[in-house]
Amino acid sequence: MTVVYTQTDSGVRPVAASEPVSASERAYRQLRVEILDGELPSGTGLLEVEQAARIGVSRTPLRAAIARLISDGLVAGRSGRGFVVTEISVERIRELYELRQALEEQAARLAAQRRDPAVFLALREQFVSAPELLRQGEDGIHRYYDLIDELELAIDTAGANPYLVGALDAVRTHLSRIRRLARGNQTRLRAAATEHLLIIDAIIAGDANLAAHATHVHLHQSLTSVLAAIDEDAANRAD
Amino acid sequence: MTVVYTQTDSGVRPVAASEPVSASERAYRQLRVEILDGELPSGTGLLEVEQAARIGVSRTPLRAAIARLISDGLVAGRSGRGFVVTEISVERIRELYELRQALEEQAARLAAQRRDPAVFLALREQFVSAPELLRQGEDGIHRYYDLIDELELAIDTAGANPYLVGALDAVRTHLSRIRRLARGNQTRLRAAATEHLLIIDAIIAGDANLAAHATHVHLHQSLTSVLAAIDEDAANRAD
DNA sequence: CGAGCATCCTTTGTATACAGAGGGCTCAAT
DNA sequence: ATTGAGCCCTCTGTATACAAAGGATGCTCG
Repeated sequence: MTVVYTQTDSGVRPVAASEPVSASERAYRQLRVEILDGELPSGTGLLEVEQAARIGVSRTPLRAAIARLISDGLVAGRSGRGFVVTEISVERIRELYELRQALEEQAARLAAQRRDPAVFLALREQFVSAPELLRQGEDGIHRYYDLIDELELAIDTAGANPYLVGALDAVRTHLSRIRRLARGNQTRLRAAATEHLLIIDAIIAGDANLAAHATHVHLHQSLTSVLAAIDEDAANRAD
Repeated sequence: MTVVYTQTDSGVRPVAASEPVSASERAYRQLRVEILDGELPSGTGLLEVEQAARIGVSRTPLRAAIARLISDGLVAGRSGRGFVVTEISVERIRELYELRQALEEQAARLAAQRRDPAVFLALREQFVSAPELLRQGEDGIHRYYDLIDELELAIDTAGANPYLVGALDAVRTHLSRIRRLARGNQTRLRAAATEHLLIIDAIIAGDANLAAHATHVHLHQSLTSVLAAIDEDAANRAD
């Protein structure tokens, strides 16, 4: 089944933004989100014709989308048997964090050297009141994650290094695949807020080494928490 | 970032050709080499039809090649006016080295922790005799660069982190575009050999911190040398 | 003479038809 | 019953035809 040619695809998605994005872009975004959200779990086989029909584009833009996903490391090619969503094992998570350590520490260093204090002072206030946010249920947790995104954006912007930001984006893409597991652990989130405050203070103070070390500690704790969540998850599945 | 697995690559493939590679792969490799070697300088405009005709493939595989080059950061898309080979300014080089610092230091750390001493002891011997190599003219210099590649490969292998290796590969891709400038500076190469020896010794000793610091120093010197070479080059052009 | 607009042309974006490679399945022989 | 070979069928790789978008140019009107 094909949708023939889509004229001004008006209103299929809820928020959608109504921008006239290209078919390949649409396919890329949809597949990416589906992989990241776990709707297409690790190991899922992708067939060009099948996916093209499902998304409603022809094979050409779909191929472009797959190519980008391969560059992202989210999909791998098989010989003559289509493509697969890449696996993400515990070992891979450890490796990912080794890379993340290097990148985030450098980003924190650069941010401490080049930051606009006003930006981080404003962020500081928000993180101080983060524990209150966490008492507001699911919605508060969502807003807390948004806050973390803002911090990361502020650090990236202050660092002003496109190459570093690009590498970090790649890492964060993979992280978001596993973040669902540890999501919503109140105790951990409260501790994380404290650690983030430490990082912010170091950046405000312009203390690059402290910012790097605080980041190191934070990521160590984060990894520990993630691994524990996975163990717990595995134990629950075994029951 | 790419890679992940695919370790069938046995050997460095000296000539490699005559494999039945796909048209898109051919187009990608050719364009990549041409950009890296400077045959297609920064700012060169690329037109699909034109390049497809030149390389001898149709537009479809060429588009795939361009897409990969965009992922690599070697090419950028223009709105309705084709594609361009990306510019590589002094500022970009500084930024690239900031990322490289983070990655190579981490790689050195991991290598020191996980290395097989025998591999690095063998490399050590070769680097001890590197100064002799440099007296043998252009051919010796070429073998010296191969030696550096071997060291990088050994460090990557010891680190055993595909994500980190992938990020480093991306950085090295961009570096090779500017390496031509500083190539063949005997004084610098001799100093670099000493710095490499220090890194190797730290890895053999299993001293992660020393390996990281030695790498930091080495890259600092390397950047200084590269920037000086560029200044000199610019001065020569101005004459 | 200048500015705004319409048109054309160039170049990318998309669809589809065709070719080739690779694996799985079946059938037969031992 | 098991194993081997050969065929078939599926799926990707490639080529080409068509559509649409964006910019440059020239024309006209003020």
